[in-house]
Amino acid sequence: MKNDIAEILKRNQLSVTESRAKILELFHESRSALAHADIENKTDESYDRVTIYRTLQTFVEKGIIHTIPTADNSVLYALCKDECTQGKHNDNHVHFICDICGTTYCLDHITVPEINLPKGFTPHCTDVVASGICKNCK
Amino acid sequence: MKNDIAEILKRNQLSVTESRAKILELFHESRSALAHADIENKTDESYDRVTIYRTLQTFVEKGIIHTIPTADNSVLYALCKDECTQGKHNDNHVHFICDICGTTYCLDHITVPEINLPKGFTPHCTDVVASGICKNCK
DNA sequence: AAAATATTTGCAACAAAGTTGCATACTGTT
DNA sequence: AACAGTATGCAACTTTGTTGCAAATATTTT
Repeated sequence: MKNDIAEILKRNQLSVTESRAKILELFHESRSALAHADIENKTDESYDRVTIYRTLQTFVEKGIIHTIPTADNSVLYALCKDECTQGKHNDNHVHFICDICGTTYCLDHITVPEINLPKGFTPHCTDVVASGICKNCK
Repeated sequence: MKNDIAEILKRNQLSVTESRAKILELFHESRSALAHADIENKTDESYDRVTIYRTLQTFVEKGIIHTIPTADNSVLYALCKDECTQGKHNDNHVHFICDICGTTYCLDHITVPEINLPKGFTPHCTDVVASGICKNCK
């Protein structure tokens, strides 16, 4: 597992550092999306805030993780599907935010239906954010 | 028009003040969603930041405007459809963010298709955020 | 129409979130 | 093992959002 993580970093031309490996591992362990604060907590604040910001930014640029739109201000991150590469995100998928526990799920396997946009609008990426009650809270 | 604005405020049990009327007018004039900063600019900074924050919050609570989820941190607001009332938003509609000019459109008349969620997930509200090229930038 | 009451505004101070420059520490390479 | 290149942590700063309170404005009552 440790090796897998290092592999992913190398494949993306990133040097393998403790913080990057640890943060990437967190995403692989977690079934739900993570916020900056979650990462600070789950790493016992061993890394500087700035390092976490920069790591997340790097991962997004490399197509390893993506941001999830949320109605409240907060920024969430989740692993990308394999097809994402640097500069090209293919994250047309469905996100589900639980109103009760707040957990955000990235439902990769659910496909986003075709949306009929008005004339003149050309979509490039479509995100669906559903909220309600998740399987653990019902 | 001025009267219309005052009417809307009164209908929502809000006292009619200059800042509220002006901000609500801005939303009615604008075909696209507005951020806090847009409002500061369009009002020539005549109102305190705090007043704008509180006004937006009040409008959201009353069901006059709603927030739009965006992948980058920013918070956007747009007018609600008539069916929204205090505490109950019916904003299951499609938002479109232009990658070029950044304008965010609220496509009220486009309906959100049914999404097949996994077993155990009960949706309560579904937002679609499409991004791409808008009619003015193509 | 003026006084009384209730609400809103703006200021100041604060808290949280995110960014930048730079010296130090670490990683990968020769 | 030494070197070059990159990442990290610190400090300082900016931006964004919040709270308490006195002054100002809106609404209600007389």
